[in-house]
Amino acid sequence: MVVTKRSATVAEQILETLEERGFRSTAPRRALAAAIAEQEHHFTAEGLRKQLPPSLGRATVYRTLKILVDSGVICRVLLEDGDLHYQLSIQGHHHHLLCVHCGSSQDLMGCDIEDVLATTSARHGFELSGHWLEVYGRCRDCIEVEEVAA
Amino acid sequence: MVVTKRSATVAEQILETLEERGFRSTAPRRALAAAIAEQEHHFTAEGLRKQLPPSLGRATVYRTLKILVDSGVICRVLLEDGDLHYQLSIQGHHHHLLCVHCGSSQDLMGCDIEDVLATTSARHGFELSGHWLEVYGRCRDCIEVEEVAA
DNA sequence: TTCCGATTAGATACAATGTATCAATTGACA
DNA sequence: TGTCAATTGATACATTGTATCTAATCGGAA
Repeated sequence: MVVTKRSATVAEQILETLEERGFRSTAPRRALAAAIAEQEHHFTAEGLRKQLPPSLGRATVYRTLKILVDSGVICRVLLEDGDLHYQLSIQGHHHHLLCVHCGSSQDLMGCDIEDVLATTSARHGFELSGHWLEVYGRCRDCIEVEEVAA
Repeated sequence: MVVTKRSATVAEQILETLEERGFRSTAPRRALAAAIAEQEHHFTAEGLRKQLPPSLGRATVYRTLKILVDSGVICRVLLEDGDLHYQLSIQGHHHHLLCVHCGSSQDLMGCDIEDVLATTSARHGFELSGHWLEVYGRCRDCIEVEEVAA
């Protein structure tokens, strides 16, 4: 996982993005950025909060997450059961391959479906403006573990 | 809209599906089925409730919606802002073209992206088991209205 | 370095959406 | 028509998030 090796850098990147957007670098935000940079999988606001000192207010967590989503630093991922989680997404538009077994997710940067969607939409007289795609399955690691166990 | 012409039939279909699954046909469920059959767009639990007599308990609405989702009679649609709504879906797996202007939605029955996803997933060593896709844009009617106004 | 004003934080109340519990009611079948 | 499990409605609670307000804090100017 590339992210874990560069935790400090990722946290810095998050704060830089905030500052570019005119948000101050504060102690709570630095703590949040560091915590987010350490997440291996998608996470929830409450899950994140449990990993932070209780002195960090609940409202601050939600407020900051909202800012980060709006800034494109993190994105929301839709789990198969309809739950919405958060996930680091320094990059722009992308999709996720979500492992329903271990919860890991891989980013799909090349959005191969755009052409298909454009064609399909046009056929319905529909003017495409966006889409939300989540892909569920089992990641390579989980498949291997199961094969070894079998 | 095909549905509105066959409201009675759709409501009956909903109840039949429930009975097939071992659920009783009760007065509250008949009322809910009728109301759902009448919805033109995706709807929320509370929105639906407002269209029903207040004597019909809140818990019953949520409980019944859950059963209907599990039974495949209705499905959840993810709005662009992350809100989850409900929508009739007598059919099986499909996607939605959601008009962000008027809120209407068209079902995309042919799931053209499955091949693309299969290929992409395989490239990531990922064993595909499902996906969730929502497409946002403007429907033919809304495009036409705007053109006339311009 | 200190001061100032806008931003931000934390506390708290509230809102939206859904689930759990439980006594009372109802539906389907014998 | 009676029986009993399924269902209902009321209610409390859970989760996730937003609004409001006062106090603290950040960062640029003096």
